[in-house]
Amino acid sequence: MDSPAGNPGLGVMIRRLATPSAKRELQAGATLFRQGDDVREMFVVGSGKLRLQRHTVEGVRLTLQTARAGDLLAEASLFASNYHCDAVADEDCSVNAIARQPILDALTARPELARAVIAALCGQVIDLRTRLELRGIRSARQRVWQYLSLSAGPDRRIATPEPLKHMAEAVGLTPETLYRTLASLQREGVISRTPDMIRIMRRDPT
Amino acid sequence: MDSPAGNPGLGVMIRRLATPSAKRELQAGATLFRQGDDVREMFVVGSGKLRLQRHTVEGVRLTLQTARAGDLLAEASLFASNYHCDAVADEDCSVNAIARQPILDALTARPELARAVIAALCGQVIDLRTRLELRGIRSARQRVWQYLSLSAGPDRRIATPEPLKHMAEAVGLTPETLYRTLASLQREGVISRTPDMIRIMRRDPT
DNA sequence: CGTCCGCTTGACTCAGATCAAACTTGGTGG
DNA sequence: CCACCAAGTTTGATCTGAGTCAAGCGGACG
Repeated sequence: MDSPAGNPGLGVMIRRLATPSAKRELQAGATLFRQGDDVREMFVVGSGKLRLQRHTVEGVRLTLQTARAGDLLAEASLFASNYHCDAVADEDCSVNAIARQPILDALTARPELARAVIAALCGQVIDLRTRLELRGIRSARQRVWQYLSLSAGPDRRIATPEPLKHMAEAVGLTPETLYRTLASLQREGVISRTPDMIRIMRRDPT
Repeated sequence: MDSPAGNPGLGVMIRRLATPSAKRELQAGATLFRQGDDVREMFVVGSGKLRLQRHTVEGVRLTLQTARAGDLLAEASLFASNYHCDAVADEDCSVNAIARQPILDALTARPELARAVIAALCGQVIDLRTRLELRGIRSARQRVWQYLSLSAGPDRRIATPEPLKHMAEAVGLTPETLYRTLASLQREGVISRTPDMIRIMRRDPT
């Protein structure tokens, strides 16, 4: 539930608009743009992984989107004058920059492209609403449960290649609380865990 | 920060796609569609006010969007097979229903319409991200402060025509906690209040 | 071999939820 | 004009559960 609703062709279609010179390489941890910067272009990820993030007044980091190869980045800022989040490279990566105007032109000239962008944005809206609902759940147990249910595939498994810390951030809990909550769910047989996998055993967290 | 980024012409443009017979009247409290229903159409609000809402597992109500005259409703579900929230009338209202296919056709046929829809969706994404950040703030005091700052106009005032209860829901606090927090901010001269207006007096909640 | 980082668990604290009671306000109807 | 009711607001008392601080474990990596 993290990257724009996948139209695999979208990135490719848009990348064609990029001038070859617009390719940029980023080292892990580098910043592509910052909240408040003027919006001049948007981006298509060529390889690697970037995060759109903000920090709350309290300093808590909030990841708004993760973009991988083929994904669009900053499309929501197309009509804004300033970026409203930071974009930082999670790994070494390369991105193609595309100036705003060529994109706007292409959107009017090529309906199928516009349609793909609309579909991607719709997916994002739905995703964000889901996350908002998640954050509205007060109880850590219920919240974790809901998160797991949403993340699980039809086989009721969730792969956890990343540190649980990151899941804690996504769920909106401190790592300690997440560890405890998972431990408690496991103790009661609601889930089972291996180092890189969580499996939901019962439908109801009780 | 509640209705789709306002392109005033959008609703009008789209309404022209509606067949006259598609007009529906709703009494306050009536439901237009429910989470899980098949998506067959989207809507343009003619008059009155509707809310898109969900309920968390804990029963807390979450308002995802408020749509007023001229606003689009359910546009994020254009490409989905089921609605993902309930739409209920806040007041008596009338809406125009427009079937999905005519809209999709119009989007490809009329670039300026597609562009307006994209702009509206971008606005929603930005708005939702802002709200997500708000919910990420743990301290009630900071959260209320941020909410007020975001809601205030350039004159640093916030009109509060609706019951504070609703603000509590928007901020994600219980009414009691919101009342107390506002009282405390007021006591310390950070804000001042009249029955239907809040004014920010200092920039820093401390 | 040592250090860093993620993980785990324990103990404590405190802010916000919850329950409860009183008081304002507006509207309705007798 | 007033009795009455409903809904919102306010304040108090109490409780609980998530945050915080702290300590120990283990694996990865230089």
